[in-house]
Amino acid sequence: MKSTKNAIQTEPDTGTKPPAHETVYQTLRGQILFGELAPGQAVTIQGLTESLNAGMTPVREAIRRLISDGALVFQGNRRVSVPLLRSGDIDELVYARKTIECELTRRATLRVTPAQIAELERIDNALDRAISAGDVASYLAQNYAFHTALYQHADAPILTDLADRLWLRFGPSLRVVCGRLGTQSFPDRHKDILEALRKADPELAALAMERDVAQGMEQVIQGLASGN
Amino acid sequence: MKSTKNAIQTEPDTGTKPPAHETVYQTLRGQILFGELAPGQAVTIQGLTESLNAGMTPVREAIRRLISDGALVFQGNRRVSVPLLRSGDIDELVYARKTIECELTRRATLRVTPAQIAELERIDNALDRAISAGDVASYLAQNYAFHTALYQHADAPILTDLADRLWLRFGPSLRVVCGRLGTQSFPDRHKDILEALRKADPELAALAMERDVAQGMEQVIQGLASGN
DNA sequence: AACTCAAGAATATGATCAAATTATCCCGTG
DNA sequence: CACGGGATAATTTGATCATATTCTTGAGTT
Repeated sequence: MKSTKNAIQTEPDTGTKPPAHETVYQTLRGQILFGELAPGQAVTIQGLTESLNAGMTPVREAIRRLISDGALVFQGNRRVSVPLLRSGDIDELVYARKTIECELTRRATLRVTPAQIAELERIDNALDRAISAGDVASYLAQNYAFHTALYQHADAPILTDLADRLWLRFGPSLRVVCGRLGTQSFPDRHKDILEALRKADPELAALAMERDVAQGMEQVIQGLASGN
Repeated sequence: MKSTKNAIQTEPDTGTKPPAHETVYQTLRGQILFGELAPGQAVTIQGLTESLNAGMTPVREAIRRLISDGALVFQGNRRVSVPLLRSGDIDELVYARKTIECELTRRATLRVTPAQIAELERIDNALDRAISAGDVASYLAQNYAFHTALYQHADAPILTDLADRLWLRFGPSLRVVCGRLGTQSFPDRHKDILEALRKADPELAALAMERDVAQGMEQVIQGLASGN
């Protein structure tokens, strides 16, 4: 099985070393997804070469990919920064997430194995512990891991790629919202998804996913409204 | 170090200066969209530096962006090539195109002005002439121009970005299909879209767009089936 | 058939050039 | 005399190029 784009987390037995620009890309991508880079914050090439101990060319290529992903924006002049969401952007994201991620959920429901469902349950349990502990960073990581793992089973690389793009768009803002509101206001809708997976009911799973997406985006809307 | 006192030359004046990597990106993007680069064809950095008369670094950055766009694929080793579609990919593209582009059509219907509708009619007339003349290159360009111009009026940058990505995926294959089947098998569904725009009926426009998308993708399916 | 070596292409580094933002200073005005 | 605005200089940063290094690949040999 070849990794098409993301996911370098392979076993060290392969012996192949990852290229420098790939590691830089993954590192920056994680920092943006987990909100370590705040929206509106400017990113400089030379600053990244020092903080990541990498050369200039790998950093440049990683930034180009992230701009194409929508995770960074080109500020007219030659400056790049993390974008901040507007209310109109959120409307688009809600529609796109519902259509894309619900379809991924339907497809995954038809293909997922009991062992894979058990793995999803493990991730969801870790997510519950993160919520109870109020660990925002762990909550974001486990929530992303749950959705990503589910979509991997859909066997739909193009739709999965689109979903990854959408997560990169609202990831930084989600981090800001969690920093303001904490994790207690995030009830876990994944239990309904897991139940639908066990029943192998695609439409039920898609409906649960739609509620999960709607709820998550509603949190972002309220958080940004209270922030601005 | 030149110590030129009192030398104020603020008129080197070669006009505006677009960055080289941006120019290379747009050029390559057009070549892929219009099918000048065939699916499966290998793309080398050094070949592009000569054919485009550009440096190595701009070419590298442009290729990174196009890989992130899905317009190019990384062949595992260090080779890059134009991807070829599989039947499973087409299923995903059909779903994504219908949901994304129909929503863009709905939004555009609510915002488009009569002058903009007239511009769309002008593009569609050029498309009709291309079909009558059997001009494949012009047909592809005008068809892309029609959809792009319509989506620009939707005022939805994120959804438009997703749609652009999808077009980059099936653009090369569409060129191959047209080369095999010609343009006579492409009846023009844009007339229904334009009529719905004039009526300012979003659902009617979305329905017409869905038929246009379904018809176009069906052509790709049949063309690829006859080719493989 | 397997191994070795050579050629070519991609990756990565550093240096150099150009542009923009920032800071500073001078001049004008209230 | 103090304050503000505008222009200029300086620093910082991005863009590009030339070059060295590494990896893949293919041919040739044992």
